[in-house]
Amino acid sequence: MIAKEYADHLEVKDIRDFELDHIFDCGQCFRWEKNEDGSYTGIAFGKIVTMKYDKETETLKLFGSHKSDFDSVWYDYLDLGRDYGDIKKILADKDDVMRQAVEYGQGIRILNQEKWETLISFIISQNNNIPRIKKCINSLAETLGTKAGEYKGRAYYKLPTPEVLAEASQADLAPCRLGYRAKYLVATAGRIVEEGLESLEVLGGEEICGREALDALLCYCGVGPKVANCIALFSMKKFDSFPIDVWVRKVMNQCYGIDENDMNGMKEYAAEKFGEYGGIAQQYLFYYITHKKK
DNA sequence: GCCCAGGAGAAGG
DNA sequence: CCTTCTCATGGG
Repeated sequence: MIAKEYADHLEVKDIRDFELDHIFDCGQCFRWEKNEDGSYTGIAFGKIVTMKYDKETETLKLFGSHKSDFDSVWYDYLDLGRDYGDIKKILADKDDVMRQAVEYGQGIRILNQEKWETLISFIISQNNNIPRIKKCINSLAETLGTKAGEYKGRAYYKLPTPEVLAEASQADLAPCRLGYRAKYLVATAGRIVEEGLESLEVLGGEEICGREALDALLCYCGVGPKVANCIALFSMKKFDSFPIDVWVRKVMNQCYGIDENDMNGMKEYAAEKFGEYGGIAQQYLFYYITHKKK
């Protein structure tokens, strides 16, 4: 897959099973905003970019980015090397619920996000709603992070490093309105400073199985089963992860008849039925239950 | 004004 | 092991 370089943008052709609305609005990321023309602007790995996808020509355009950024960051970030058509076929054949969910969120891709960002983002996400999670994260970046650059007159900020966050006082964090989660962040940042960011990086390796990654993640303050599964899925390529939040509980109850309080039952059902693609199935279900009109 | 949100930690059984 | 309570904030 090759990105062609034009005067003011890049173009990548032959991209299928792809829809920016599905990718950026399925609850896996919090730092992308939709523009009036349907494009999205955001920041990841310290790079600001605007993406626009045209379904007719199966072409993705990237503005404000260099070809080297596509090769080193965006190709992997968007998981462009994976054939979601194959995975969707496998999942859709499981039952009519999945068939509908896959059709509904046909353009979903599991992003390969930064581990540190995903760790703190999902600590913030607990018992919180998505619009407010976005506000908290942006506020954290603007308050304690560093400026990455500007795009169309707007400034974009990187999230604070573990070192900065570990040294932050509660007064420093007060403007971010994180609530009781603020102390979880500082505690986890402190541990990351002790261990080094490599302690997170190694968990993304292929030789580390999903269960191992979860066990390691559960040791961080503010990281429980649901948050650990999100981090493993959205930043470590552990596609057998199956995050269970209130929405997944709803859809598993309504569509598969599992008791709303039986988390173990849901986990086992997903492992048995969706196996290595449990996390991807979960994202189709999440998008379906949170977007379909009643 | 009220219910709830991509829950986790702590305490108690 | 499992259940219940508490936590801070504001979106809808």
